[in-house]
Amino acid sequence: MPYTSLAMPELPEVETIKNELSPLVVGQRFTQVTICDPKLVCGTSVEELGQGLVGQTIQSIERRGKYLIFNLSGGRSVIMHLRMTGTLLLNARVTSRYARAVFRLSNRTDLVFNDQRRLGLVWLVKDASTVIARLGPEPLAESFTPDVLAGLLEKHRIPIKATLLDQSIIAGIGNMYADEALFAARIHPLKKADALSPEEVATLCHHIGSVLRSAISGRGASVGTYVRPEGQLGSAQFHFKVAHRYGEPCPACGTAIKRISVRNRGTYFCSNCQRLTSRR
DNA sequence: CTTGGGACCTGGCTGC
DNA sequence: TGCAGCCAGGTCCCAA
Repeated sequence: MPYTSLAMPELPEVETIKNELSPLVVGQRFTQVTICDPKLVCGTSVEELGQGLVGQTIQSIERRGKYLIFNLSGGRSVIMHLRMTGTLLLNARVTSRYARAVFRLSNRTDLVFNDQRRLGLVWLVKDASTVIARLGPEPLAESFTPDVLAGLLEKHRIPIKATLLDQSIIAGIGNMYADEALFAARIHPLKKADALSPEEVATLCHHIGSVLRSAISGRGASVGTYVRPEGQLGSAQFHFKVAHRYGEPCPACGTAIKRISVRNRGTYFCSNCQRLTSRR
C-alpha cells in the first residue's frame, strides 16, 4: 500500500448527513453549546455563537456544495463545513479527543462536531449567502445541463480535473468523485477543460450526475473518517472504479490503475481508457 | 483577469 | 526501537 489516503466529505457525504440528521434534529432547540476548539468558529466570537444559538430552534437543514446550513427560528443560520476529517455525530457515546464542539438539543441529544485535523469551520450568520456566495452551480440541479457545463469549461485552460475540484466552477465535487466521473466519461484528468469536445462534455455531465447520485444511494463513501450521524458507515466506496485503487486492474480493461498528481492532488485513472490523445 | 503553489492541520507511514 | 520528515486533501491566500 504505497499511498495512504483519506476520504473526506464531498457532496454525497454531506447530502447523506443532511438526509439522516434532518428527521432527528429539525424541530429541536439548542439548549447548550460547548465549543472545545475556538478555531472552529469563523466570523463571530465563540461567545456570540453560543449566545446566538441557545434558545433557537432548527427549522430546516440544507446542503449547498459541501456546506451544511441549519436554518434557525430567529432567521439566522448556522453553517458548517467538515473540510477533511469533520464528522457530525448524534449522541456519540464516548467523548472523543477530537470533539471540537458539542451542541445539546432540547430532546437531550448531543450533536458532536468531531474533527481530527481541525480544518472544519462553523459560522453563525444572518444571511447564508455571505458564506456560500462564491460557489458554482449544483451539479445535481436540473438546470445543470451539458450546455451549462460547456459554458463553464470553455472559460478555463486548466486540467479538467482542476475545474471539477474548483468549487467556484462547480460546487460539491471533491477528489474522489472527480476521479470517478472522469473515469466513467473516459476523459484523461489532465485534458484541458476548454479542449473537451461537445460529446465529451455531455458524457461528463451525465456521469457527474450518475456518480454523485449513486454515491448518495450508498449513503456516502467511508474510506477514511467519514461516518453517518448515527455512526454507521457508508458503502459508496465499494463502487469506486479508480479512486483509491492504485495498482488494481481497471474494471473495464484490466490495465493497472495509475496515480499521478494534478494540482497537488492524488489522481487515479486508467491510462488505457482515459487518453490525452485520440486512439492510434 | 487566470493560474499555480503554499499554508493550514494531524496521524500514519517511510526510512534512517 | 525512535523519531524526523513527508504526505493526504478542501479551501483560502498570495504571487506571477
